[in-house]
Amino acid sequence: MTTTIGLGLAVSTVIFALRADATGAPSVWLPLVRRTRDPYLDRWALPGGMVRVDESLEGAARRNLGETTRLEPTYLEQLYAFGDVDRSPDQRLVSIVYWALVRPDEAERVTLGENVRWFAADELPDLAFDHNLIVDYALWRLRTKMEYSRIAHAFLGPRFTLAELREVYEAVLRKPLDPANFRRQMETSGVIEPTGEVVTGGRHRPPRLYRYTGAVDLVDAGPLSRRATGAVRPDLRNSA
Amino acid sequence: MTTTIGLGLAVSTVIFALRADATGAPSVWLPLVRRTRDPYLDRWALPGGMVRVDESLEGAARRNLGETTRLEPTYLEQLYAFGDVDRSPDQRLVSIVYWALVRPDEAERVTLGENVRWFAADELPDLAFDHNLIVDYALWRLRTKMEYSRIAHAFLGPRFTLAELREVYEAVLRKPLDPANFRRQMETSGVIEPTGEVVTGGRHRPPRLYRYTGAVDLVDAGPLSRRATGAVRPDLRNSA
DNA sequence: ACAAAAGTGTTAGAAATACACCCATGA
DNA sequence: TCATGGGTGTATTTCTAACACTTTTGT
Repeated sequence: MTTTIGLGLAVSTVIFALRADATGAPSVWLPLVRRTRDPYLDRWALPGGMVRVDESLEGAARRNLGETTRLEPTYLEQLYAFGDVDRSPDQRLVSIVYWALVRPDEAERVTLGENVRWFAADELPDLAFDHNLIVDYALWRLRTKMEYSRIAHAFLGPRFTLAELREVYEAVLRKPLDPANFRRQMETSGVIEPTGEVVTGGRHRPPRLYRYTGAVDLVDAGPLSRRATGAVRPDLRNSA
Repeated sequence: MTTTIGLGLAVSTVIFALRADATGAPSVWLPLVRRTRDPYLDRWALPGGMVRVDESLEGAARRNLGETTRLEPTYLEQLYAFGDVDRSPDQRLVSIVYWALVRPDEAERVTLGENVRWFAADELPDLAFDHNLIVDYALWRLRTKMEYSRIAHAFLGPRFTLAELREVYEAVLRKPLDPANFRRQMETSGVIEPTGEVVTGGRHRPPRLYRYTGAVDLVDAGPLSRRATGAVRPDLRNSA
């Protein structure tokens, strides 16, 4: 009755990780996969695939992520549904796009090869479909959300120095931040607390290690976090 | 090949308008439609319908809006894609949900009757599917976005007094705002300008009429806003 | 004149910003 | 000792909230 024939429903994911660029400074990178069939044969594209009837949208995103890149992101959130009639030359294709953040150590798990490669987010080639547009939008979301939420910690492990946390912000926002003011903003926000440990070995005063408190004050948690399924919203997943 | 059988793709829209509540004060209302078939026969639900193969997602939302309520909203933005496996007891149903704002005079165009009715946003009955959750999320988005964007103008006509604009904010945010400070915030933001006209007839000093300057786009068209024009996104305009 | 809402002025406190300067370590 | 980044102190500016006060109309 409501069966939709000729209309494909897919998911794709924009995966962000911080890696060193040519100058050695950390910047935003993402893995892309080379298409092995038409349309856009041999063009680079976002990892993704069709949604199966028995899996949720986020589930489909996670499955495709694992199958193509072996990644299990610490942060995964829906970005937007793209459904223009002409966005695929082949058939009508609606894509639910997610965006993900992974830690550097996770990023190393990506199976590199002829068909999977990392690209600097601001030096992308011409991608398949409308994927350049999608990445631009995801980058805008990443940078916007970095300013008012605490997603930065999705790029880090459970313990980190304030310098490491600040470098995440600086890499994503592409501007230097005052270490003194950054420290105070983080301390007064109450989202981090010192573990009591310090890191020795540097040729300078040993920095303290911090952890996230989980005292969630996420302004944008929204009703989705209280979903009946018990599924925690990606935003909150790391807060425990 | 990629044909999806048994997976329905629908659009629904949460339509917000300001109407007087029991006390006469303006508050947020939305129109719902009564379902005329299973599942959820006779339950109230968001207006919506299936996406046709030859129409965009937003186009499908606008078409369904017109067919069920005769509304042509001034503001329409994608909210979220809901796709849990069990959200419809019938078949697998993925819904792309939009949210819309309409002016009071537009709201009057809604064809009321046995199967279409306005409800106060905070006094909803048990709705069909997961529509209570969806409305909660849309309300959260409305209130959040009211604080940092200029969507309030979508509830008003081309000319308005500062008191009218303030009442929109107060109705949505459900808290009183200082008229003096509100005036200054609006004036310094540069998004409104006086028309030179005043409104006479009140038993008090005639208020000036203002218009929106157009310095910032009303609709957040998502990634599409910079596709053709290369325009800066509204939210980023003040950060440079 | 009075009530009511429009509109202006002023001040206190909070928050962001800039930057001087001390601290603790490795070499 | 010096270089290096970690960390603290503090003055300046900017933003926000609170509220006293003046203006202009209708009755």
